[in-house]
Amino acid sequence: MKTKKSNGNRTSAHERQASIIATAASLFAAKGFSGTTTKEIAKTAGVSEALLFKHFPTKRALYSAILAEKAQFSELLEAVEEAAKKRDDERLFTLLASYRIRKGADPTLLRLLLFSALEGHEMSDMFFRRQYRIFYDLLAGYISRRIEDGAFRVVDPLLAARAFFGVIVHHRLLHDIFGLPMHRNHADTVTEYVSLFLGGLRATQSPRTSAHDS
Amino acid sequence: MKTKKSNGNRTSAHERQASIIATAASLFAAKGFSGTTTKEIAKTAGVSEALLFKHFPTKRALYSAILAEKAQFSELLEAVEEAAKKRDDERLFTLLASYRIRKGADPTLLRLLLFSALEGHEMSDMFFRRQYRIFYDLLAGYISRRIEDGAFRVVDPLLAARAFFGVIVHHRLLHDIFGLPMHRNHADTVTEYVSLFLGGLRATQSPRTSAHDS
DNA sequence: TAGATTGGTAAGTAACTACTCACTTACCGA
DNA sequence: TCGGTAAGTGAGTAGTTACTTACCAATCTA
Repeated sequence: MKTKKSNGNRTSAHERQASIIATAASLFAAKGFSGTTTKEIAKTAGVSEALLFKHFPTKRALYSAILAEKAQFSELLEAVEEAAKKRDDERLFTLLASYRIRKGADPTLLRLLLFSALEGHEMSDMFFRRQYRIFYDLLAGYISRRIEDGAFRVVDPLLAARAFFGVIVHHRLLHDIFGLPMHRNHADTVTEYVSLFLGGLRATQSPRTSAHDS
Repeated sequence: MKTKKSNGNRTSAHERQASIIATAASLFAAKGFSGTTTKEIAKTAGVSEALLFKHFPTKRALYSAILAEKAQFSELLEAVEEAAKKRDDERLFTLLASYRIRKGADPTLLRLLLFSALEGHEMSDMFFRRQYRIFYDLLAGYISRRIEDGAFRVVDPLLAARAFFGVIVHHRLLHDIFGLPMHRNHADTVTEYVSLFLGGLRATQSPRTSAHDS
């Protein structure tokens, strides 16, 4: 006799795995690791729980797979390094800011990052390193060079870099996590943040080397 | 005849309630709402689960009680308003920054705030409003006035205020949530952040000597 | 076409979850 | 001293959780 439901369409293991990861990622992002049940993931992905456990031995392994996938960072890095080579301050800061503050930016990434850090997942550190830390270590290096150039005031480069990322991350926090409405559009917001920040960094108009303090 | 374990010490309802709240708060801050079990709370507080449910009808009610308690804000507000009246920029910004970035600052507050926002608790919004929003609405108002004074450049006051809080909140995020070590001590960090930020805000570089630091 | 392999599931299970109930014990005022 | 009340608990319960088992059905391959 014939089966009652199947029409013969079977998905490849690879496709199914990807679909499970995508589904689970959005659920974990919305409700955290312990707030999400495997039953819920399976149902949303349209498969049985048993199949889910055939692809990932434990719920935690599935979570790790998601974090590992999301930790893959993008083409942003080379664009930033390009701008850094040219000493194009505006472009570099705008690039960094508008990568996070833009129209189609994925809100699940920040939620996943925060949940994983708060819940103390072991992959959290790697995720954070790949997604954020790399960029402000890079920015700190750039600021340091620009201070040597005499273009920026003498500040602590690492603190300055963190300060700039703070502005951006906090903006995402307010809008993606706390649900505040946008005050200005994305481009204006970025421009304002960058100009505020560069204003605080730039040396006084007369580009002289500050000799009063080393 | 005597009981085998009790020595007669019974705690008043009020004291017990406070002790349960304190215990539960640190657990919720560490592991989130759904990551914490009532059994665990009871055990850590040294009482039975049954007693816990006599004080709080549901786990969620206990959580709400904690958020409501933590939403009580401090004496900071009047000190800030005092500095605002005097147009003392340095003091106002330093006050705001060093309230969060200081030696004994409570790390559980931010964790609770983030967890409650991420997990979508209904009290989260009130908590956020009382703990944070109030201050940057206040700061935005101050910046707005200082622009009218001609002391600050013409910037979007709300964005500028959020930017400043971004720097501070991000600092706490890095240290309390992501576990990064302190790069400089608290006071130096605050000074650097404030000077960076005021540098970006101030209208004209008046020939002020930087000889007034303590 | 036999048989192995792979995609897929219904129906479990043991442990855990928030929450309850029936009950005991300490304390205090009259 | 005595009874009412408040503090406190052991032992549940119904539902849920992460994970398993035993099995079925497509598809591929020799």
